Amino acid sequence: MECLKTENGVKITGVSDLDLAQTLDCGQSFRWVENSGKFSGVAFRRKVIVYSDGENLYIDNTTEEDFENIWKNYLDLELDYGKIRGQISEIHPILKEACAYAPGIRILRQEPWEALCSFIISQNNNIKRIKGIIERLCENFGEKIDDFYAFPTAETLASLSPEDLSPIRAGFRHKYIIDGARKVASGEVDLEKCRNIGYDEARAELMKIKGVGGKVADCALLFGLHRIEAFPVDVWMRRALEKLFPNMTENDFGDYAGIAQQYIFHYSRMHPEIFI
DNA sequence: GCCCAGGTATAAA
DNA sequence: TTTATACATGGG
Repeated sequence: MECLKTENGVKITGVSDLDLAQTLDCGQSFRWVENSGKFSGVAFRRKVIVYSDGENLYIDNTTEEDFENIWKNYLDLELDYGKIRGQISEIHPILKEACAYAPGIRILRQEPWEALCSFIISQNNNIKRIKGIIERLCENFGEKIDDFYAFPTAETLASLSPEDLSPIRAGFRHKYIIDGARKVASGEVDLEKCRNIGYDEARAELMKIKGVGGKVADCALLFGLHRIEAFPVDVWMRRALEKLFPNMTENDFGDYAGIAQQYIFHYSRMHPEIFI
């Protein structure tokens, strides 16, 4: 992998196992917008445009320094997904199919609070509306930077009340967002600590927040803290597992369970007929 | 109108 | 411990 400077940003050579649509538009992040093959999005208080020519990866509106410090990590470019896919494929023949179906999925390393807050909003909700709510959340309460808005900090939201969030139209989730913001801002819930401690302990830490159950905690840990042993299971996923892997438990998916889960999720979503 | 959406809190059995 | 229902909102 090599990073070269271009007119607008950087060009990255030697990137494999990355498909931008599969990664940026698969329900793990909600701030990317596709426009004729190019994805624009905001993360870490920066707005960039990401695209590929099939050979190289391009990131516009950025610098070599930011690539090294932020985007290389955000896109998880230093993890060998080809190797991991090989391992996951060995576990079960259907996992091999699932890996082959969307081999370009990567687990983004998003900011912990953004991931947690986003998945609080995601509960009993659909992706289109989740994106709208998050957009309004950023426009109303995020810091304005140039022509875009950063994701609002926990500290900012902690000073608000649930009623103050009415412009974002997230309904009953307002009180959950505020409770999460207050507990994160005060340190009562320590997100950074959740990177290192035992998985069950980290899960319990997040579940101190009202509106955070096992599923939201798993998603926050997987997408915000890169705990790739996380295995988020929703109703759809439960059905997929029962149908596709009747004799397996979540523990049988190995150290890269979270990555395996994403392959299964994408595969089962795109092929609903496999449940019939 | 009715149903559902990458769930969770709450009450009741 | 397990099961049922409400929850806000908006698209299909």
